Amino acid sequence: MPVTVDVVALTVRDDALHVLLVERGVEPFRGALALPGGFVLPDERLGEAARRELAEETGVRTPGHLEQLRTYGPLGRDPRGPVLSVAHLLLAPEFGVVHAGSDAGGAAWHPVEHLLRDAAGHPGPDERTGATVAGRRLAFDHERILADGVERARAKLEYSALAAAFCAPEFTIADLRRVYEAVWGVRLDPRNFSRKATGAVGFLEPTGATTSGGTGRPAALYRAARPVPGPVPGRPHGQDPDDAPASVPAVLDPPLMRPSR
Amino acid sequence: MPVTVDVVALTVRDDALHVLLVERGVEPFRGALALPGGFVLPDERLGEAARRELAEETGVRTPGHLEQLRTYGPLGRDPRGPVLSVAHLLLAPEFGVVHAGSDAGGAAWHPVEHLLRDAAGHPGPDERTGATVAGRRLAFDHERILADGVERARAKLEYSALAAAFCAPEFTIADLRRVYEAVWGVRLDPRNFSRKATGAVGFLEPTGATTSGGTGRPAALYRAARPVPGPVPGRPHGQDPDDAPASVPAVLDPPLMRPSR
DNA sequence: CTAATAGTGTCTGTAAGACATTATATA
DNA sequence: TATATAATGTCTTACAGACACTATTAG
Repeated sequence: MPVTVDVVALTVRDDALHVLLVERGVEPFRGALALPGGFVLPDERLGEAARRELAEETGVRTPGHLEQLRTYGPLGRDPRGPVLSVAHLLLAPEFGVVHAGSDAGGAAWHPVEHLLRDAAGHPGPDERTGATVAGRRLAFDHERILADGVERARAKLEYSALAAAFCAPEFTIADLRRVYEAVWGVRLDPRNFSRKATGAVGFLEPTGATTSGGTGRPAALYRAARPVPGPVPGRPHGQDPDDAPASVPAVLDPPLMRPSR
Repeated sequence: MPVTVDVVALTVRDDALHVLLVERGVEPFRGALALPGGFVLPDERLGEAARRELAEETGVRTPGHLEQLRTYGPLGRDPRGPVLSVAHLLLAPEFGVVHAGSDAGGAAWHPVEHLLRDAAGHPGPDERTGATVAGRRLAFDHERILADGVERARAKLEYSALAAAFCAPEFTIADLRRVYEAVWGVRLDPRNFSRKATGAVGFLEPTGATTSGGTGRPAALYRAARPVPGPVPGRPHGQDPDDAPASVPAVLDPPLMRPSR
């Protein structure tokens, strides 16, 4: 059975959630946008294959948090026949796309909002006009994989410290808040957010430094706290031994933050 | 690449969480306990393969909620070479094990507590003595898969209506509470539990009938509410198009219940 | 009656959300 | 000075958890 990996690489850019897509240079779906990915090599781990394919098609050895999303197929997703795809989710600070590989042209960040029609029936911004934007349909079942990846990212912000994976090594509370606002698509009260974020145990570590140069009062800089030594009893500890070592701590107890309704 | 499915089938029996295991009749790990599973056939869906293997090795066409857990491998898990395993999680009311297949003898329910050493360092009941119980080590990486399945089940009870998947079609609030107590390993206040469970929207549907014959006041009977028509805005809806249609509704908002610390 | 379990009511502490105020930078 | 952003404080309300009480069966 042919086995591939696909990568849903998400970042926050201009206060909006973006996904890294490549333009397919070969059939099937030539010219369509697709998630970066490809076949797993013999004697290669899944996470290794995901990072390798991403590097090959974007030219970047990426930082960020990588985790397995889920497995799709094998039926009804590739016209050439049954193919299994183990999808991965990468949450990373924005990185430049350096290189367009041999079989993938125009790797670039795309706003997620433009790519997903909301399952709840919310019209996408391009759907109000009734026109389908050319080239916006994703190849294979990648639209569903993207939707699942975004859903996972949204859910994980709620109970984990993963928001820091979207930020540079040092960041302000406002940076972090903008991540939540972009991923959840909501507005959060900066004062209440600050109180919750700084009060959560095992989440943030002050660096002592502050921002400078901008307008207004300088903000304190933080980094992600080291992963907790022992998992919290009775709660999943969220380790992922098969993937790369977690770059940020896993599960917070109690849940960090919830989107207000 | 060889692809298999493995099934973590969980149930609540005698107020304790149990997993369905088979004794391996062939090498490798002949004689050891293992999760039911086997190779995916050509042109077979993953969920179909999981239910088929379970039926072949236990003789039962099972009810219950089946979902994909995660994918393991391909390296370092089978001495014969790289094998990918797509693990599945089945949550079901207890069903009798009818049949022992050709390559699997002695399919039976086993208490989960005896099989997992807690990652947090809690000694297992057989570990206090320092003795490893013979035959209790699972084949391959199935101990880790089991741990992940139990972790998933515990987490899902918190924010979904999945506890009903462990119960018969009609059940009492006390039945449901015993599910939470068994899976989480905690004691819950029956009065507060009843108030929360009956008050949660989209969770329970009274049948109008009550229990009879037992001692004490008869209890009202409930069934799982139908899945909500539209997903809650801003929350994952937890549909699983690749698997069988969900037998119980997916995500509840707000989260149903949390284990007290 | 007693025993046993089911279900409802009440209180209290904690915390989320709304919003005011103070602090510290640049222009 | 004005303006902009950061950080802390106050208040109200909702709800989780602790626990008293009532309801309905069997024996």
